Amino acid sequence: MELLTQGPRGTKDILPGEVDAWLYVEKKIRELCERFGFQEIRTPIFEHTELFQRGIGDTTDVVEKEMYTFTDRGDRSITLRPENTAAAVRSYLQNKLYADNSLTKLFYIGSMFRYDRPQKGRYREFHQFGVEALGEQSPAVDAEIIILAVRFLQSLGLKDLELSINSVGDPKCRPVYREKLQEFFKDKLDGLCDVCRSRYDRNPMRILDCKSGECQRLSVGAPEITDCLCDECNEHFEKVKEYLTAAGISFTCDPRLVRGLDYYTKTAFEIKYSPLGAQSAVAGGGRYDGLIEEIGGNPTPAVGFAVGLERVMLALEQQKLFNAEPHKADAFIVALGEKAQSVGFKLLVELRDAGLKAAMDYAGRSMKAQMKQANKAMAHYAVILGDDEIAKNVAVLRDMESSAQTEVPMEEIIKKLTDEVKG
RNA sequence: GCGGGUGUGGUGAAGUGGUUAACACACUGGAUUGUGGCUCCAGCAUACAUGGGUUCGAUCCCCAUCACUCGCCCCA
Repeated sequence: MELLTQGPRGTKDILPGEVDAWLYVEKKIRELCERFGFQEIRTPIFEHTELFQRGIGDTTDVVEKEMYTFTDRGDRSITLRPENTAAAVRSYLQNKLYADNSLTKLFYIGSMFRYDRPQKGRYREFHQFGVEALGEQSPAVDAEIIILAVRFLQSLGLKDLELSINSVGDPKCRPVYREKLQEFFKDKLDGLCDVCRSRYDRNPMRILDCKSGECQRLSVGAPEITDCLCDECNEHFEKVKEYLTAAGISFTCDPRLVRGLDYYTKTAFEIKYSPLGAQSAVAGGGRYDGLIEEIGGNPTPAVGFAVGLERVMLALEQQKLFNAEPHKADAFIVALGEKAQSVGFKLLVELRDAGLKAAMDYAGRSMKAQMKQANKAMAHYAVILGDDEIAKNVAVLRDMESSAQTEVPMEEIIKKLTDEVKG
């Protein structure tokens, strides 16, 4: 394959036939977010590398091996955003958005970049829709955004979604749990798979959702985070569940649900659509009360989530939930001969100025060929211009559906078509 | 980063160690000289991912590269 005619690995063009579906989804997002009181924010595609190192965590996979980082001409280290939370928080602090309200509710839609191995539902440039609610510690906000995520997916008609929630504790109780877990696995280390042995130090909580049968057997009876939560976290988690239940949202508690980014505290949740295969997590998020302070702001509680839009599109496609309306033309101008071409072109512009969807063929082809074009464009009317018509200063208006045609004086065409189409 | 699969014209898809590499769709033109959607006919001239190798000879065999794809890791 030619370098020049092949896009970079892991990128994907969204082609004209696909854009309609994206616009549809984006429209749903904006409508829903407005209803929930979230305002759109657009942050830069790139940020200082340090922001992500600090915000996401130095030891996470995303920061360790998936970032698109480069040095710019001013010798600064720049990174293409791998997610939008850190950037949204940066903007929140930089622009002092906290000054306007005690609770700031933001949403975004945009490209994110991660240097991963591409596969179904995973690209190096991908799109996320996400929300961030900054400044409030109430579990009601956790519930609010979870409900927003669920409603969004439901509004698209998606079925078979599974919502899992968990609490991952906070800096007070999580280290305690971590130690308990390491204690539990200490003498079972030899039986674990290679991957899990490396997880033991890095992220022992990950051992719990290993797919290896042996690891699963060994992890039976392991302490669960929800049994180790401090009072504050426990109460918070209970409240979130109460709110969700009250709202009629069904969910399952998954004590093994862990989020990969360092900044999460307390609530963690994930929405899965299993038919997607390996990349079935459609949405994920949670609370990150420590992040804003980490980045240099005053301690501020916050919650958010992100939805992978490519995965949503895949699900939409699988469930056949989006059917693009064909683009129909109101009028197709069929011009025969040079004179008719220029008269037709003038008419084309005038029709468009009058607000009609008008098209014509410029190749000077046969009438038959132009009629075929008109048909393909699904034109409501064909406006036929030949030497005879030019001479008489008229055009033939043909209804492509009924095949009825009439001769109309040139000066009446625009009005006539406008009336027919709009009326 | 690791492992498996695949790569034929615009698209889908047959096929073979050696003559003109099927077919379908799409596209273009035509079927009494200015009329579409159905049908019929014709055309699409340098299509076998790229680079090596084995062989008298490879699109079919081997290796590498690239791309796509599935899974692992991780994540949306």
